[in-house]
Amino acid sequence: MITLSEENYLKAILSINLDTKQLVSTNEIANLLDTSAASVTEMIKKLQEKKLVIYEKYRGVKLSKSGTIKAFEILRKHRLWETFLVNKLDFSWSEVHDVAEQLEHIKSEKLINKLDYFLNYPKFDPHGEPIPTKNGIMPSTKRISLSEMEINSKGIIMGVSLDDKEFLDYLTKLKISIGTKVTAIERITFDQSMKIQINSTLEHISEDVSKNILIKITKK
Amino acid sequence: MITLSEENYLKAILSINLDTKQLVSTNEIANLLDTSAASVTEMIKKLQEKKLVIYEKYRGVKLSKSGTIKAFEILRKHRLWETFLVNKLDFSWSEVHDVAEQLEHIKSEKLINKLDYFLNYPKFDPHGEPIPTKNGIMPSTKRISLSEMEINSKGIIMGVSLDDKEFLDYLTKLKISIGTKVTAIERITFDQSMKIQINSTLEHISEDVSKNILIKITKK
DNA sequence: TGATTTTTTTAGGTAAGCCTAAATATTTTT
DNA sequence: AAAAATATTTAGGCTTACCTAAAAAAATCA
Repeated sequence: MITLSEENYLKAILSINLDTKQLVSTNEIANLLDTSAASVTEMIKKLQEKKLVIYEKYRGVKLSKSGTIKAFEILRKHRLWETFLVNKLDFSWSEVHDVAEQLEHIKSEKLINKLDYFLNYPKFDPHGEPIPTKNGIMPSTKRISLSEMEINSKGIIMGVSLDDKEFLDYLTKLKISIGTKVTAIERITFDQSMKIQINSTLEHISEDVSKNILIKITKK
Repeated sequence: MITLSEENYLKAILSINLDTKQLVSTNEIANLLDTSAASVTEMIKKLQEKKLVIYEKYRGVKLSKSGTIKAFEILRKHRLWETFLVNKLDFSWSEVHDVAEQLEHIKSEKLINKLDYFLNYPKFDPHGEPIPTKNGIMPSTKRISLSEMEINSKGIIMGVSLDDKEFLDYLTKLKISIGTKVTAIERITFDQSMKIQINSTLEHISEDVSKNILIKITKK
């Protein structure tokens, strides 16, 4: 049996690894989980005994085969629950994270598969992140950020790359959500801010914002 | 903050109390939670310090005002989640208990209220048990068991009073579920078994079964 | 009522997951 | 390459929630 804490460590290692592809350091995990480095060392040893990670003292840690499977399972659950909260219960993007963080630890394979079916096998969560399949396969996407759009091209909002409440609330205010169509109207070279068209209204957004919105180009 | 274990104790005390209306004994709790009497004593002391229960050494324990509120909250969550699992995810009666047992500990008031709305404010769970409202009020019902029906009277299945997998599976086989209409055809005085009509088919059920099916009379 | 049985509490221990402080290894700087 | 800085591990403690065995209280029986 795998404990709640162990699951959180596996998830942390996966999420750092997805970015860096390197061995994950003790401190990185400690920072992410807001715990002490000593606790991390201790837990990693336990995970090593359970063959969930491969660990070299002072060098770092990575997920084993079985650890990777487990971690993707948790990520799958997290993203499916987020989808449920937003699509079915009408939560906003910025509210779902803490709740999904709890729901992802519910143990029932049947539950998560039935939830998947109920949600109609979604491929992406409300933040636009891909949802791993039952077999642990992560759908890949070639998404670009809105800041990279060419002027006059059209796209569809696929997600965000920043998980910040203020940011997400701002997007809600701009009526930007998954599936929204967007057209790049003008780029101000001075500060790289952009004029974009959302539905029929014109908005002006800073580069800080456009950089963190992910889109799929639909027309060049 | 209240821990998962503490919640389970409160729930146990409530469920024993609902039946007996008396002080709850250490052993009763220990049996229900499948733990030692010593552990129960220890935990009860902790709950007493938190003012969640009223406890007299060697005499027994009961819920305080705030403990009762808390316990009803957990019961509400449990029954709403069960309803979700059966009505939305298509779980069968006999499968939901363990999963709901986990889900009931998810901490988010917003979540449970939105779930309540999503389920259209159900008054009863799939077992026919009343779901406490947001304000901790428990809707009461005057339900009788099928075994008490008069011959030729009609009723509607409202729930069951036994949470046993074999029993529930048997009911599924008989096509007996919440809302099913039933007519009492004949009672065999020798063993108190009954002939009943479900939809248009005739079934013969033992007293063990009829005793544990709850109905509401619709026609005398 | 007094003895026996049952229930409850107390005492002392364990494992998980956290902590701080100290020791050791590694990396960076000069 | 040695010194300084940083990262990691070890050592020793703490809390929660469990356990068993023993002691104490309450209930039951004769």
